[in-house]
Amino acid sequence: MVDTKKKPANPRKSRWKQDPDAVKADILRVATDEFAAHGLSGGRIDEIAKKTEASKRMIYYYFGDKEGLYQSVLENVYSTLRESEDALKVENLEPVAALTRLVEATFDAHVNTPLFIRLVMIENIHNAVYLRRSEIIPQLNRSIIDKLGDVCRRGKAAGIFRCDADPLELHWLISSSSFYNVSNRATFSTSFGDSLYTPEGQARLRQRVIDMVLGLVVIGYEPRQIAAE
Amino acid sequence: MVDTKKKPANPRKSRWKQDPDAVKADILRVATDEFAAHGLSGGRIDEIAKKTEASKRMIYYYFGDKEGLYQSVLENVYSTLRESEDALKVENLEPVAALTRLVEATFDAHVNTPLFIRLVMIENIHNAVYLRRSEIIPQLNRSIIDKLGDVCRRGKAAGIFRCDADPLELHWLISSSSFYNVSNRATFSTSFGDSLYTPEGQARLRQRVIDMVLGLVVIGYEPRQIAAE
DNA sequence: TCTAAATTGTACTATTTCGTTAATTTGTCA
DNA sequence: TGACAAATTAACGAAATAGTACAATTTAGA
Repeated sequence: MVDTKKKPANPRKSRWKQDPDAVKADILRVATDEFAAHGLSGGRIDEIAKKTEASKRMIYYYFGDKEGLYQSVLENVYSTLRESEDALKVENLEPVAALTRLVEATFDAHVNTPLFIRLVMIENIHNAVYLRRSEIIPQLNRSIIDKLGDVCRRGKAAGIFRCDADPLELHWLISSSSFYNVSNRATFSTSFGDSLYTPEGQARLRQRVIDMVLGLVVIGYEPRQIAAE
Repeated sequence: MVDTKKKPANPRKSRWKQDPDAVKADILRVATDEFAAHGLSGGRIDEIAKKTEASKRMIYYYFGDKEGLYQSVLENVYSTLRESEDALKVENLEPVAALTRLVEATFDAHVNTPLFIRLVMIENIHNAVYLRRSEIIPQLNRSIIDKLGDVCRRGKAAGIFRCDADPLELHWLISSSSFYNVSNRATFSTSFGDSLYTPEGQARLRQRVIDMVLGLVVIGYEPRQIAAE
């Protein structure tokens, strides 16, 4: 029993300040980890309460119930990703370079946001009911389609892109490889070894995805040769 | 109290035969649905017990515990998929046709086995620990790689495939699109509408995947033109 | 037919886990 | 300053859920 007042071990708990936004943000941060790790049904409110500065009651105070918290987590990570997509500028690159850049950026972004990937996987297990319920999400994600649409337009105008190139299809194709690369790493490695998940393997796959997309869109494109290992 | 002996409502329950395999199979069937729908932590043993012919006691009698049951479900669906892969024969097709057929078959197989897809998603959420723990799985899944390897060898020998075509990479590329198509349908549709999930949209995507793979492998391949909608 | 082994049903327990009740502390404004 | 609303805590309640004890029933084989 020392220093009960002068030097509290935890400032928030012994002599807390009112700071709702910080409390909410802290809960969200911990909850994101928990739900990403164990899913909605596997995630434990008590575990989140233990790891956050705030108490369990505060979770219910601010987020209503477990589902409300999960939905907030989902909206939060989607919003964050949108911002990073918005930050990507390719207007000044010529069409082939711009498309290449978009593929690279998408591939890398997925690798760098494993928590987001896991939450999307989990949300798909739930048939996207929480995503649909959200009001802020629908108009999200437009930005990447707009960028692809602009690049396609310019490429067609320059006579170097096929005229049937479709932005939405392209986004789907690019996303599918980029997403799967992260989402199914565990089972793929277990079944087939991790040769594609070494740094060299990842670099090769990344180049393959670029080649596939360009091969589909750019007239007369020939994939770059990759040295057989 | 009628007909206590002559006409039992349920033959198994009132006058059962010793038929462990049938009981196990029935439990597995119900458990597959339950775990695929709600995941490992979300799946309910009581729910499975309610839907199966057998009693809850039998689940523990045969499978030990919840995790043992989940693992059996996983091994069962993986084995089933392997069998369907083995059944696919492309040795008699020329290389381009054979590769096309493999892509088509993979794409369609994924569409037709949504329960398997969901269980793989769930297993990835669990970092594949149950798949790794399994003894029957590792040597599974070789068959598809062998088939792709054979096609690649023949294509290269005929001088029509690029020499850097790699079976494992190809399988990854083909699987990624095919898997994502099913696994992320819910969130993708929510974000971008379901134009890619109409019958026509699916046919277009399927053709795109074929074109991408052939474009990567076949020397001088030009994608087929798809009429803009 | 008799007996041991296999199989099943009932009822129960211990624990986990979501969510709440009621009281305490803090900030603010009259 | 003091009253009042907002923020926060600790302890508790109720339902759900995995797993079990044990007796009862059925089968298969000597």
